[in-house]
Amino acid sequence: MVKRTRIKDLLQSADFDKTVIVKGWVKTFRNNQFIAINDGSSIHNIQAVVDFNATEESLLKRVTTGAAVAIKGRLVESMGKGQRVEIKVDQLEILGDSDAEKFPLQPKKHSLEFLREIAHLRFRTNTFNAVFKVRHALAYAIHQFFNDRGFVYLHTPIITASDAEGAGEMFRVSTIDFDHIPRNADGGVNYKEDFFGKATNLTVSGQLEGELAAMAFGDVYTFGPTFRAENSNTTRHLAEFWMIEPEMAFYDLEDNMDLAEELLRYVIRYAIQNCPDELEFLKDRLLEEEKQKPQSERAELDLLAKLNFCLENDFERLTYTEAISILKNSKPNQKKQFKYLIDDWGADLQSEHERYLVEKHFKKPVILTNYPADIKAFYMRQNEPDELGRKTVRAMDILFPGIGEIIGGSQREERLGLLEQRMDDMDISKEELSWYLDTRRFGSAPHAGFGLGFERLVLFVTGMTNIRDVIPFPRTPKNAEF
RNA sequence: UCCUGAGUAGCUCAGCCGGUUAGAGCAUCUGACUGUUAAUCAGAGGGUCGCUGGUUCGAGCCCAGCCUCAGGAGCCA
Repeated sequence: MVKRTRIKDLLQSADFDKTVIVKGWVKTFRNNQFIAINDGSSIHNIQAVVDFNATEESLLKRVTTGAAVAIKGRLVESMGKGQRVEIKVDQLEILGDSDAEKFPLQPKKHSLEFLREIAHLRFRTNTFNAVFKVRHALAYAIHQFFNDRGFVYLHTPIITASDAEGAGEMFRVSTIDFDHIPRNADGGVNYKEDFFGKATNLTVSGQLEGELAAMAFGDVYTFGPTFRAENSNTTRHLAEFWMIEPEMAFYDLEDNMDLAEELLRYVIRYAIQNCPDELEFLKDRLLEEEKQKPQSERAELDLLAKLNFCLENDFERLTYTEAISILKNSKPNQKKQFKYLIDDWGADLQSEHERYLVEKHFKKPVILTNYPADIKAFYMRQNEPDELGRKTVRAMDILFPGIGEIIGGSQREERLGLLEQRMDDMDISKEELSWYLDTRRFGSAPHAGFGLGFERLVLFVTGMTNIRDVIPFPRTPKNAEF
């Protein structure tokens, strides 16, 4: 009895004249005799050669793009030029027909926009085969990285009652019947009637829970879905995305940056080593795409060169204050080419400024630290005011070319009094976050952590340009198909 | 949410100054060929021009509103 062999293994095999079985989907059927078959194990197809004189014509007619087939035959050296091995077909079976007039994927180029509309079928294209293989490799590498370093993988809740995280608009979770909303005496919604007896939402971050666990395990990380109900329509935002959030006791900001940089290098290296065919394909795809653009807008490095560059060069670390001074003296600022001109310390950096620093000035990933306290979250550790009395916090953002912010993190404020003061200033309820403050009440310790946007990482490594193309089923405003 | 652009055949697009029966390439189908590599050659079928309303003798084209998509901005990861 012959068992099915994966195409990936057959393509490397030299077991000529051996009888094999392949099962997969037809990519093209050329010349009435050459079937290109893909089974997902490799980005490459295997060619099966049919003797059309000895095969029922009605059967050959069913060999259409997208059809699932099972083929039994002999592995032989190919007589043609395009491939090393191929299969001489002895038996051809159609497992599942695919009406060529209706199947949307044709043996031709499709736009990414069109493929997004048929996300249930786009897995079958080379591009998405490669993208989601790389996505898998990156996810695996992340777990391996943390596991090797003794981190505990922590599952933080997806449904949360706290809305004080301040990370963005939240999706409400409720079983209330919208046609019969229970009301309070004052006319508001009576959430006591709701499933959890209080208002609940989908999480925007597992960080606060992560901190609780870090105060026991030392080093933990989360890796799960996160939800933001922002009406963001960009190539970098999703309403549902995956985030990695490590949290480490006894780490300061330097340790935090070191870990983040090490993590990024580790997973990029893992992808290069484990997805060579996929990255090669994606590199070529990107070169092809960039041909549409004027020379001046094309990337200086191809995809693989860019990834290797990240492995070989330290990220540029500088403070917000230093960044402001670079930007202030930059050409686009002096020539008033920025939409938002830099004149004073304290303003948040716009994406045009971040892009200038990363893509024009340093030409490498940049870590910005010590942002003004006013523009950052309440839990970030406060620095001593500088000589000018300016208040900063120990925040760090890692900025990548083409992506912008890929990581945001900080050393956390472990001093109870200062933390409470800041919550009061920012009007954040201490009662609601009393459980969080307990970490500072009982054995508080310096600690730090960061959040890595998984899809942004996949964007960077695959060279794709729209975040909707690196998650299988993107959720964005006005779109929750499939 | 704001700014800009787009929506015409299954896909990618063209369609002149508003004028008769709406075009191409690819895909599909039919036939030919048979060691092809997005095969090739010949032929055929395929359209609610995003939706609604308006202007006009006449609208794919002009105007208004809406919907959707894309790029950029904001927000962020």
